[in-house]
Amino acid sequence: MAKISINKIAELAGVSKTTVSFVLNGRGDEKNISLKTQEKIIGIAKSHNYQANYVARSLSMGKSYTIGFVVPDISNPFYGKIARYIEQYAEEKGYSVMVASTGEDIKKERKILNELKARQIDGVILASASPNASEIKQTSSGNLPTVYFDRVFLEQQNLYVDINNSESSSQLTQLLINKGHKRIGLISLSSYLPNIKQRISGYKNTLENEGIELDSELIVDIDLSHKKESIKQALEHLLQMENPATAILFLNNVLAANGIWAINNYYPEQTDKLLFASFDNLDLFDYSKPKVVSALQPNNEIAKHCINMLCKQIDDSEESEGIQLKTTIINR
Amino acid sequence: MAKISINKIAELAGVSKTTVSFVLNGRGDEKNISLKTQEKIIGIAKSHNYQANYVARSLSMGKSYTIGFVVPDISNPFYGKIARYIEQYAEEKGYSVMVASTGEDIKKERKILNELKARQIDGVILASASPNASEIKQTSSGNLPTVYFDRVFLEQQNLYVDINNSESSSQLTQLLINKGHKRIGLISLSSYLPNIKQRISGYKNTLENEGIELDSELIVDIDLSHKKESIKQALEHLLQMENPATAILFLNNVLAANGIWAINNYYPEQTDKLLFASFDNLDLFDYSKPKVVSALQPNNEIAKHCINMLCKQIDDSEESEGIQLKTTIINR
DNA sequence: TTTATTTAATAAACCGGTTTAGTAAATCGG
DNA sequence: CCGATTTACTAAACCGGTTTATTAAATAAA
Repeated sequence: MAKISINKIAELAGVSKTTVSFVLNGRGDEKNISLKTQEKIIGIAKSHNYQANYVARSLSMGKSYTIGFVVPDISNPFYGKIARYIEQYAEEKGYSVMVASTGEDIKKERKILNELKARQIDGVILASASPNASEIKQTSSGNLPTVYFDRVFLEQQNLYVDINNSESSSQLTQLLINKGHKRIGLISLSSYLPNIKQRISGYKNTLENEGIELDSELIVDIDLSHKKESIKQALEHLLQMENPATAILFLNNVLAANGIWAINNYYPEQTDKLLFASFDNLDLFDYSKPKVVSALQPNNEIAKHCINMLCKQIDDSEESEGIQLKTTIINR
Repeated sequence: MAKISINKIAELAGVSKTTVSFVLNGRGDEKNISLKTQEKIIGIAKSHNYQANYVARSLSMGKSYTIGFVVPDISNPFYGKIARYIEQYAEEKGYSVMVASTGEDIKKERKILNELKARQIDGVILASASPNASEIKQTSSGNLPTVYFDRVFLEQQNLYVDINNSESSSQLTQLLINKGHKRIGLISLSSYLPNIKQRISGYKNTLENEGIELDSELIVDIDLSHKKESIKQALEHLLQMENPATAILFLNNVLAANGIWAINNYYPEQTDKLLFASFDNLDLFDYSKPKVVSALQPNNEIAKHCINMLCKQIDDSEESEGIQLKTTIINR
């Protein structure tokens, strides 16, 4: 059964394509198309298994009902989980989702966004790899409706769905302190990212409030590829200094997962003594050794807000405001 | 800077849109467009930041350069990792990827595929939720180029990228036997899935070859949602029978991850005695208790073959054959 | 010098929809 | 019974590209 178009149906029914278009879009009554004609058209469409060509529709209407979901790495379960919700909420609003991973490469990110714009996406939900607000402004040049998440630059007036990074970090740090820890290591990455900056400041502020001296030796930066080897070295550093860390805060799930791996493989004797804390949550934190106190991000809510904000922006180009959601601290 | 079209450029340059189209597609020389004209057109395009409208191009050429990647759940790291590679290889060939999750629901799968067809995707890479070959045939009705993976029905003549499920399962089982285990539990799910069927038969065949009596009490089916509670019950069953299991084979990563969770939370005293084995690999298998012997699927290769086969099918509609790749057994 | 060929372009159809403006015929109100 | 309104439907423009067939002018060959 070859594909059938609106033109063919018009021909078969002996009416104009206008009429067919009206009827198949459910505007038959409104447009005063007789019942007989409507039935004839619908009958032909059904029997030929008509399916609208959305590409043609997009071109004609100037709207593709497609959005982009652009993140550093879709195989990271944090982004994967959000992707699943994004998909769901997008579908509810009639949008399909194009997914792309930037690999933390700004040039690639720009290329991807240009490609998606050429494909006439209506908007994009973006966890940008950009190191700062001005860079991001260039990247997202043009006026593509955009909602930022995970990597949010407040300096910009753009729409965003953020979380309380600083506060969550404080809460995690406080929890470690309450459990008697005073030497708290921090394993961080590429500290120019705004969420990471905030997480670091939450850690620092809490130590200060508690009158614990800040020791910059306790803070280790891992490069973006966060290879297992560099995590191992970081742990080595934290555990073998003169006054070693007794607890470690990891600033995201990948760091923590690698940390757990490294400690089990290189310092298994330490697993009972140490306490870990991490941003994002992973199932394995429930039973890993050491146990991990974590700050669970509200993935479902993040996705929901991203989609709602984006759709609002697409429809009304109404400038609403960004939002900040709260993590849930899981104490194990 | 408002969007500029090929028509506007033609107007500004004082030439026809045909000429502009030729030049901007790099066919200026071939089409004998004078250097002067070419330069003028390219200059205008650049200064106005021209970007082709792929929707229009799609409509005109009857090709969207978009493919679908449809799986049960994109947040499952197994699919997530493959998605990342799919993305990469697709991009190399000029395709963008639309991702959708079926949630193991055939009706939803059909809806998604219809939606994607309406969007004129050129082909789809599909891990189908269908329970059998005839069902899948209906689902994929129409003649959308399709490559199946993970959920492959050999009865069909379709293109597929499969793995050696039965053999891998045998290898895992053999490994457990070689380590002295004779009571090997099997935690499986919805056994109508072809890959699961094959994995079960690999287990059974190996037991038989080794002269170990098959005990159907050792085989437990978990329902598709594989809730943690049902895993707990399965473990309870396997560990508290008169002649309990000393090793357990999990037929996919989600089952294994939940199994590790359950054993650590409900039977922590057993973690040192038991040995686990699982399909797919997860980083946590390296250090979890119990350790997990696993069959790592070649994600990169799977993705590469999926894309290559799909492109071949799209371009030539040449009927090539399916392929079966091998897992890597990781012995811990 | 005439004809054949190459150069440099273009008009127009086409892809498959949406939408505006309009028309002829039927019905209604007075 | 005539003008106004409603009913039922359509022509044609438009979205932004690609592609085929054609043309006029310039150059080459005979």
